[in-house]
Amino acid sequence: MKKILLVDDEPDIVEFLKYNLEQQNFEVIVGHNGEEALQRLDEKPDLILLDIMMPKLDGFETCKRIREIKEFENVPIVFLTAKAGEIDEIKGLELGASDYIQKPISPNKLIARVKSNLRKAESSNLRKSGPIKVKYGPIDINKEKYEVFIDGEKKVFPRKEFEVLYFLANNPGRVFGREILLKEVWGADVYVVDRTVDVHVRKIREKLDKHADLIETVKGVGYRLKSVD
Amino acid sequence: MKKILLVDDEPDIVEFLKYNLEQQNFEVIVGHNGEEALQRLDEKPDLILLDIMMPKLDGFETCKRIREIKEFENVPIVFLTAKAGEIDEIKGLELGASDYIQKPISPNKLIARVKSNLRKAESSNLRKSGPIKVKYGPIDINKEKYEVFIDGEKKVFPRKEFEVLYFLANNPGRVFGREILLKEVWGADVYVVDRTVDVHVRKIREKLDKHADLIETVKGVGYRLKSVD
DNA sequence: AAAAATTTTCAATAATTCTTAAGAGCAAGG
DNA sequence: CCTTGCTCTTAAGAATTATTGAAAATTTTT
Repeated sequence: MKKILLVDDEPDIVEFLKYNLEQQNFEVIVGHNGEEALQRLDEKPDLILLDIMMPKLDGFETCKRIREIKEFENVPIVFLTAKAGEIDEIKGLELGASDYIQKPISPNKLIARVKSNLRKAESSNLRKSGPIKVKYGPIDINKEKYEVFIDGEKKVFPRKEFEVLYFLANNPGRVFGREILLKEVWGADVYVVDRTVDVHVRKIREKLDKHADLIETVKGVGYRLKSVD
Repeated sequence: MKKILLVDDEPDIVEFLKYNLEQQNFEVIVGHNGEEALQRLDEKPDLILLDIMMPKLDGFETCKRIREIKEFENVPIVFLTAKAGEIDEIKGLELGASDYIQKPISPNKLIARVKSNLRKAESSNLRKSGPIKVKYGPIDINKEKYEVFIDGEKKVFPRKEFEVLYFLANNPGRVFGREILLKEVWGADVYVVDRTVDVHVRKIREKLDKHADLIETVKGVGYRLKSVD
């Protein structure tokens, strides 16, 4: 369930938006001005809806401050604008806004925008960089095409298996504990049992076929891609 | 890993920027003036950070010369400016600058700008209005006439279906997430549910008939046009 | 203004992938 | 030769993701 930080000083609007978001199963936390918004940040919202005209700290300034925090660099910030002129201002000032919705806000539009921005953020988080092509011994990986060749033969690797192999191939010879692999491949906020890694490694080994021993087990420590031949 | 050409004559600044970029896993090559910058081009940087005030060849002139080289006409060039006045000059001179960062430079801003410009460049490389005729296996596409032939037989493709297929055919083998397809085909400011893509893919598959499997599903990732064997 | 075509959404179902848990296997140490 | 501590293997069922059919909404054409 995604968490949304809603920041606006008008109680009616807050109520209205909150209700509609909750209908869609979003968790909503509220701030009534910029300062409160910054405080609510430690609840780690996945998206921020930010009004512009607010007492204490206006939307522009709040947005800028949020963007300065490393953790929130990529959290989508969607502005709620009352006047058309504000839109130009958003575009002009490069303060890292992701989108803006013009008031009056219809529930449909709100939900569509929120979901779209969440998806966008998610897909850009996935695309965490790395080389497009990796070659390691008999293994050829093409991340762009999501393809793996073993001895020139194409094999199907489902997502997790692909990513584990891709990660290992990018750091050959180095040992990674299960915890580390989970964090790197699954993400820091995913909680699965560490033995899950074993299962994926097994499946990868199956596909590596006669090269199964390329993935070495280091007892008590983790896995690694065998050092070069 | 992306390569960045950093051009500035002040050693302290170079050191500072280089360190911060390398922290983010960028490969950094350095030039201390315009002439050196031009020499370093054969290492094919993905982005260029260019100071304006430099001995031998200033930033403006360097930028102009870089843009004259066909290979580098789309590589992002980001100016590092000391004085506000220079910003107007950048805008005025139309020398193909992509962006500018005003000194003093904070690491966060630096990284944010660099990444954003790299992303922009990447997506515009995709978009580059493709060829008029595309042939892929049994599929023949003529963009000018908006016609599609499957096994030489003409089929009617409504606009969205046409554009999805056209986009995929221009990047065969490569996997595209729904979000990317939406952005590339629908446009960044269109808000439709991501499952809409599925429906269009289905219709395209229907028309591909016995070649339906040319569009492959990569679960959890997206769609791709099957690689040719 | 009606009809047709296209695009989008929704919900049910299908397919695949991921995770868990439990027992087997295996090497090292006592 | 048994115990201990880890890894490997399996297979079931959870969870996620894709496909499908149908209908609503939108746009275009007649």
